[in-house]
Amino acid sequence: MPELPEVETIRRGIEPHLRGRIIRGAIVREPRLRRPVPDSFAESVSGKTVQTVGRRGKYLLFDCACGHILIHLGMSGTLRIAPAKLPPQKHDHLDLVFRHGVCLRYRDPRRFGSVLWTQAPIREHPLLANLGPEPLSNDFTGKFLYASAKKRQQAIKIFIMDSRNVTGVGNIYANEALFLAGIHPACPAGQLSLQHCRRIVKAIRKVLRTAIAQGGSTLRDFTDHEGNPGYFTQSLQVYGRAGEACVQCGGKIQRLELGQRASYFCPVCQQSYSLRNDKKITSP
DNA sequence: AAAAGGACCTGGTGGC
DNA sequence: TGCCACCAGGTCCTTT
Repeated sequence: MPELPEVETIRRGIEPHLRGRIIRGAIVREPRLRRPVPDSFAESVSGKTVQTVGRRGKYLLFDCACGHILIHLGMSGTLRIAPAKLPPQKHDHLDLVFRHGVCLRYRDPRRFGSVLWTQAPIREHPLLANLGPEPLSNDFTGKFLYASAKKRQQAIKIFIMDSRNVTGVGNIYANEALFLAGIHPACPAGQLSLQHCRRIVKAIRKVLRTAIAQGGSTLRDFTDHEGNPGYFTQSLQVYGRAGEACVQCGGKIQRLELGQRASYFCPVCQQSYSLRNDKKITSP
């Protein structure tokens, strides 16, 4: 499940292969992704030079000077650098074919991703315009989180997973960050103190940085551009560990459903909010 | 305005 | 063994 660290891992992997390279064309085998790949896609990108491969949240942005290719990997998407002649496999929905004989191959069994071309100023693109700050940028501070969470009743975990508040934090890292911060995932966002918010921001940044350093997390199908899994999976402290022992206190990790997503937490280490006491907030 | 819920999709898994 | 229901996940859209 590509979240920010997985997307960044892929970005770092593919950029050296593609920077300055000219796109010969594109082969669209299956246009029915989350949003359809437009008929004009191949024509739009052919002849363009990839200047840089950037990232905004979980979107990859191929800057081609006169426009951008925008790729989202959804939940099961991967990108590989492959010889253009290598026969495609099932779910290899799209190839960007380069003049130097390699292709960038997009595979996405669940077809939740997107591949688009846009000539609009990239920040104004409808999919990017409303994204919150990058969690690893200086814009994402405890103060910022505190201000935006004010008066919000929404559970903090749902709040930080909403890309309008901060971009790139998915289910795995939201769980891990809140554990690290010692904050209960169901705590209403508006009830957190500035200090709580500072802890959460710090934790999000630490979790993401560590995960990037380990090449992301592989639960089922994530691999980098060469097909290698990520190793952060081994560092997961709560995600997917319901019933197992907390690494800090030995207590039992619990599972809770929030916003139709599985949440995992240690009821001892994450006491900022107690479902029984309703609104108990302990100071940090 | 904010929150909740549905839709999209397929592979893997667990139950019978 | 086969069949089936169900779950996982990120985003966007609609409804409340």
